[in-house]
Amino acid sequence: MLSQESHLARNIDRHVTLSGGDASLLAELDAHPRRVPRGSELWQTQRPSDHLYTLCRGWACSYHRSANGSQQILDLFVPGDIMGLRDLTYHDHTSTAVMLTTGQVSAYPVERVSELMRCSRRLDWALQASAARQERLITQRLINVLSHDAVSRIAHLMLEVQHRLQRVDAASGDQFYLPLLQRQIGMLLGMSSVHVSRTLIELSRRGLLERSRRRIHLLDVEALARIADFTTFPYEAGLNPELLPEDGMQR
Amino acid sequence: MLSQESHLARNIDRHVTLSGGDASLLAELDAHPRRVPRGSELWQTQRPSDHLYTLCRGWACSYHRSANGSQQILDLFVPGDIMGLRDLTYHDHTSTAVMLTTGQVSAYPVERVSELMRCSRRLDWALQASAARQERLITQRLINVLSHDAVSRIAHLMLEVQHRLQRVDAASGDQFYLPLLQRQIGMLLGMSSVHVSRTLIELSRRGLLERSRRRIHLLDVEALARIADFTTFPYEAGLNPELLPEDGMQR
DNA sequence: CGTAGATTTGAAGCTCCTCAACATAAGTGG
DNA sequence: CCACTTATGTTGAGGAGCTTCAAATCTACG
Repeated sequence: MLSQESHLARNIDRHVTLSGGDASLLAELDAHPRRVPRGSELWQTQRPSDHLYTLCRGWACSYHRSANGSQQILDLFVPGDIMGLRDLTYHDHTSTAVMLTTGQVSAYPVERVSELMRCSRRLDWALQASAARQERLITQRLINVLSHDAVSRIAHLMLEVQHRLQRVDAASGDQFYLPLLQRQIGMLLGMSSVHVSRTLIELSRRGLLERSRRRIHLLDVEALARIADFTTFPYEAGLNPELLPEDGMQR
Repeated sequence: MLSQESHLARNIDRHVTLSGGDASLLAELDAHPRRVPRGSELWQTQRPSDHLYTLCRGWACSYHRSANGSQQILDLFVPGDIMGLRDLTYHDHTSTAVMLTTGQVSAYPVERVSELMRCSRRLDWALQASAARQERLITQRLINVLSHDAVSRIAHLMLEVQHRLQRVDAASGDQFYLPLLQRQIGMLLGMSSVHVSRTLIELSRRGLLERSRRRIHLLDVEALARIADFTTFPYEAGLNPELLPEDGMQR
């Protein structure tokens, strides 16, 4: 497990240093991934949230469907992400999750999550930290949507994605694969797919990014960061040492 | 403490039934509130998040300041709310919090919060539930902002506020006091204060709400809920029984 | 009572949306 | 492998919604 480190482990590692025992408990979480095809749903609104998922390969997202039929994407999941944390605290899901590409997912029943958290305080803490990080992502997107126009919103999204992919070594420098349709980018940022298209072209025209097929190449990260006000990376920040359980302490 | 129940206790009660011991531990959290004038800051960006706060009286909010000087309000706090939970997981704050009215706040050092959580699993759980509820609020606002126009956004905000105030018995029916300036409503919903003004007038014209001074009177909650797609109240939903610690269990 | 702050109103302009047609890419079965 | 089909992206035109600026009220408060 240490030799061939999973994306999940690499993700958690950024938050909390785990003991060997914790690491092997954690390894359980994505020990038995199964292949899930593009478009298949991981969970659905109003169904009980009885599993925690880890995404080993591929992309997924969670979304909300309004009464009028419009949809808004809430979370974007990349390899190494834990999925379903937001809803786990509650009895029912309030979102639906779907695979954006074919990928590998492992599902973990909530009872065993509960057990896991009882066994290891540090692992409990790691899950909380992961949840907190996802909340910061959402908060950042709210800030982005509240304050920026179309060009800045898209610039911000691209930088966020690059940053998250680099974290699990899934982006090669300034280039990465982005399986999102323009309609889906619109659902993330609250704009029409037509305007997403125009804005992407505008960004190309300005020499800020290039795209061929689904590959994105950020040509001028500096300028993009300026436009998008992407100076801080709050979800990468240090955890509160006061709340961190001592090393090796078990419940 | 049981006879004269605090707003905080009433808030937590909705999530978790606490034992007598837990309740008195909880009572500590807002035992010694101090008076804080309107406009005073509770915490600031990039400062260590070393306290948890409870709002006993008055209104507050947290906001983000962009590089270009624009501001976005992230959380709106009403009496009974716990403040600073979002940032507590991390070492530093990423938002600034300020009193919207003069009020009463009690601050609780993070070391003692940590102690509290170690002492009582149910209280730990209650705090997590409270954090999860605040995350759902933010997520709902993101959905609101992503999908709705000005009229719906404001309708949604009014319903959210009414709902949260009713929860702590601070709203009398369809009427409540709303200390937000129109500029601040704009900062919450991503619109200019001029347009907030026009939209509020439009809502009055349609007979959906009335306002005199800072008092809001919702005239047609049904219609507002339809406009705002405010059918579900996800932050009021039931907690996951699988994760709920058994009664009386201590660490 | 006067002043600073908040709200309202008007006008002009810009961003973004909608609708629709077209172009290109991706997927499918012969 | 190609024609067919379907999905996705691009382009244009017109219009709705919102912003900005500025001036005119209104309100709060020392």
